[in-house]
Amino acid sequence: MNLAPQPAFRALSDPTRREILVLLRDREMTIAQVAENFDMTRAAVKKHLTVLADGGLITTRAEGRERYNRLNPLGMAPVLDWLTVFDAFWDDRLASLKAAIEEETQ
Amino acid sequence: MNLAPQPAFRALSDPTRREILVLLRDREMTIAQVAENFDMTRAAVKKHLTVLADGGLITTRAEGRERYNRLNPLGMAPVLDWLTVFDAFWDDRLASLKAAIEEETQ
DNA sequence: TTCATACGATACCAAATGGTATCTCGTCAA
DNA sequence: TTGACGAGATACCATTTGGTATCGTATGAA
Repeated sequence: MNLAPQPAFRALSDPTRREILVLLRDREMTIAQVAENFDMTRAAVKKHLTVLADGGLITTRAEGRERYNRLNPLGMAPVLDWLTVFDAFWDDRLASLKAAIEEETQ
Repeated sequence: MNLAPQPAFRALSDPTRREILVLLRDREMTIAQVAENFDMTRAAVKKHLTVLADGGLITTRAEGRERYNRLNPLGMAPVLDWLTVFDAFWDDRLASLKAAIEEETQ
């Protein structure tokens, strides 16, 4: 029984949203704090945060008039799960794939 | 020096394109063969294949008047590479993430 | 040669997307 | 109580996206 991966893939498809995820990796942030890091309005950032929440990649916690956005590590599960569909395929070519990833990450 | 992950993430964001990748997992296929599996025109399928090629997820081989599309396992590397940005974060919560993924995949 | 066919290219359309502007609603502090 | 301020909601706009229709091109077979 798989969770539908579409909302998560959709959320990850925008570079601004991926940047937001990296920001939230270190600490939870309010909308205004996230918006400080981008050259766009708070409303636009809020839309991105909504898409990320729909994708299950972040959760929100209200505190007074502020809303803290926090990374949800479990949100990546459907994405990683979908990628395992190619495990068998990769097995055949695992050496070259590993090499490529190591080249990328070094 | 990372490859830009945007074209690959973009390519993965559409469910039709993800389905195409699953189809190509087993064997290379011409445009017409791919199109047989969907309720849309060959032209629409061709557009999806172009996006997948731009994302580096497939490669194309011409043979006569046919064009064979083949999965490129190395194309996933930028995606997997980007996901490793969260490795440290996941380490802290690895138990719950593992549990969630296993729940997903069982 | 002639013609069917597998593609590529282009023009076009409707809907989704990313953005701004603007208004309202709660909450906190003076 | 009265603002100031962080956030939500909505209307609106330009661009991108996913799709069709249609045309042209090149290959393979009769």
